[in-house]
Formats: sequence, C-alpha cells, structure tokens
Amino acid sequence: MTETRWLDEREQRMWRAFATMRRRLDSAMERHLNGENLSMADYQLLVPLSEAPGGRIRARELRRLAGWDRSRLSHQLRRMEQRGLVGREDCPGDARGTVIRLTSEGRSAIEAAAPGHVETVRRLFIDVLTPEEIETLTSIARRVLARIAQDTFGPGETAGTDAPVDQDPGEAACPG
Amino acid sequence: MTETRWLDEREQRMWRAFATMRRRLDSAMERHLNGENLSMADYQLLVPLSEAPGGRIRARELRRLAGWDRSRLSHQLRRMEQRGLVGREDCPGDARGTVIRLTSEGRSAIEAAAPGHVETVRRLFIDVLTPEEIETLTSIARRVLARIAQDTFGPGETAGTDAPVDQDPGEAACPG
DNA sequence: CCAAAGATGTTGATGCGTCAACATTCGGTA
DNA sequence: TACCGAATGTTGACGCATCAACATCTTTGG
Repeated sequence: MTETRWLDEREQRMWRAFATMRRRLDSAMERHLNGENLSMADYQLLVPLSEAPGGRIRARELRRLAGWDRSRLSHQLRRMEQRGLVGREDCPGDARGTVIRLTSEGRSAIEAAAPGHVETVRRLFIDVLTPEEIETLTSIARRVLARIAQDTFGPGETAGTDAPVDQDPGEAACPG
Repeated sequence: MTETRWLDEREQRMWRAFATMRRRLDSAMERHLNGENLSMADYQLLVPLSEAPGGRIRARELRRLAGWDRSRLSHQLRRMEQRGLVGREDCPGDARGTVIRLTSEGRSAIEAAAPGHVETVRRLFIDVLTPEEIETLTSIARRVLARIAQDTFGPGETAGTDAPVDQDPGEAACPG
C-alpha cells in the first residue's frame, strides 16, 4: 500500500454536497411517490410492465430490464402480489419460468403516479440544470460507469454472481 | 393539473445514466467497505466518533452530525453495540441523554477501513473528473439542494417531523 | 436414455431505513 | 410545588436489499 491520497478541500466539498444531494433526491422522490402509495421499487417494476404487451413480462426478462437479482425481484413481487398490483402466471414453454402480469389495480396505480413522478424529477433536478450541464452529467455518468466496470473485474471481490452487469436501462420515465 | 412535461431524449438519457451511476457507485463502495466488515452506515457514525475527543459523542450530537433521525440512529447503534464497535454511557448532566463511546475495536475498524474507502471514492469517481467538472458538480448539488428545500416547505407533505434539515455535513473523508 | 451442469425462481436470515407509539426527563410557568 | 409541553431515546412493525441455501426444470454430453 502506498500512501493514501486524501481528498483536498474542493474534492471533499464536492463529494459531500454530491452525497447529500443523492440522499435528498432519493428521499424526496420516495416521499412524492409514497403519496400515491407506491415505492421506487414498485415503480421500477410497474413501468416496464405497463409498457409490455398484455401487461405481461416473464420474470427473467423483468429482472434484466430492472437490473435486479433474482432474490430481490422475487421478494418484491411477493409484496406487490399481496397488494394486488401484479399476479403470477405459469410460463408457457418453460416450466421453470414465471410470467408476471400487471393487474388493473397495478395499471391504475402506475398511470396515476407517473406524471407526478416525472414532474418531481423535472422540478427538483432537471429544471435547475443548463443544457450543457445535462450533457456534462451524461458524460460523467458514462465515465464513472466505465471505471466501475473496470474495477469490478480488476481486483474483483464479488464479481457478479447473479446480477448481469451488461446493460442497464435504469429508470424509465414515460409509461405508455 | 396542467399537462405533464415528459422528459425529452437528452433528459431521459441523462437521468437514466445518472441514476445508474448512483446505484453502481453505492454498491461499489458498500462492497469495498464490506471487505473490512463495515457498512456505509457504520462508517458514517465511526468517522465523527473517531474524530471526537475521547471517542465520545452524545447521541443527540451524533444525530446532528450524521443528519439522521432518532430511530435510525438508535437502531444502528444497537447493531454496532452488539458487534462491539461502540458502547453506551450515561450522559452527565442530562439523564435523558446517552453518550456514545468508540471502543478500541471500533477505532481499529475505522482506521483500517478509511484509507481504502477514500481510495475507492477517488478511483471510481474523483479521478475521472476534471477540475471544472468538480466545480460544476458542487454547483449543481447546491442548486438541487436549494430546490428540494424549497419544495419541502412548499406543497409540503412530511415536512421534517424529526430530522433537522438545516445543516448536512454529509460524509467525512479523513478520520484523524 | 441418463447423469451432470446450468438456468430459473423461492425462501429464510439478517442488515438497513422509516413510521408510529412509548417512557423518561427537562424546563418553564402558574 | 405541580403541571404541561418539549426534548431525548428506545422499541416494534414493516418494507427494502443482499446472501446463502434450496427446489425444480432444461440442456448438454456421454
């Protein structure tokens, strides 16, 4: 180990402000969604489901779209099924699979919540950015993601046992 | 309700990339810290404790420094106490209070983890940014935080019942 | 065909985070 | 002094997230 390169004052200020912004943004969006009785986790699954033909997606595919691992998805679907937002069906052609179906309650919920959610994203974040800053942020995010991917396979520790790190659709904004 | 202002392509691309970066950055840092058997939550409390004289801070103050609410702090301290990282003592002069004490195990843990954590922050994030981008991010974070603060007290819903939203030291980086 | 290996989901345990309810103590005021 | 409201912490319940273990089914290769 060489000597630790601590953060200088500017770096520290940025890192703290950035971390705080992240936390506050999450809380605020969670809070606004909760007003519609949905969590961010619900939202992330309901959006792709609402865009799928018939409101049906196989769990495997949903897992890929959300970038989650099996367990997280299964637990979340169990909770959502209990609330009547989704249902499980047998998967034709593969007895291992499960098809997730958006219920009418689920569709109502996402359609009620989506506009407000997007408005929140816009009001709290996008509207305070200049077009240049939007491009800069996109560029930064890409560089950081590339670096993290590098890092995962370098001195790797828990290199992807389950979750595929290939693609990441992130969070959709416009449910049909 | 006026018409929803959906996100255009650039905005959506930025928002998704940004959200993904946030998640991946969190996971990566959590994972690296876990290599030292610490969580981010542990770290956030251990840093101020390690910097305090005698390794002692009253719970109220720790709560303020971390920006947490009572309950979260209490639960986290219970878990950390069970692992021997901290201890609870009576608060002299105020029988309601509790003084949190960093144990020697706690000190060893934070001192072992801090350099690696800072290195991770630097390698995965800071090192891929230009000085201009660091300033830009600081500026963006401040604007967003101001907007969120505005929003909280505007059409507010759960405007701060417990957690003081005044100051936020965020995450410290250099435990003495 | 049959056994091994892989894919797909589920479950239980545990840690993290929030909310509501509670007990205790302090401070100010009648 | 006695009371009442505020401050301080703790607890239980529940949702979210990850890990390890498991059950089942499919595919592959002999």
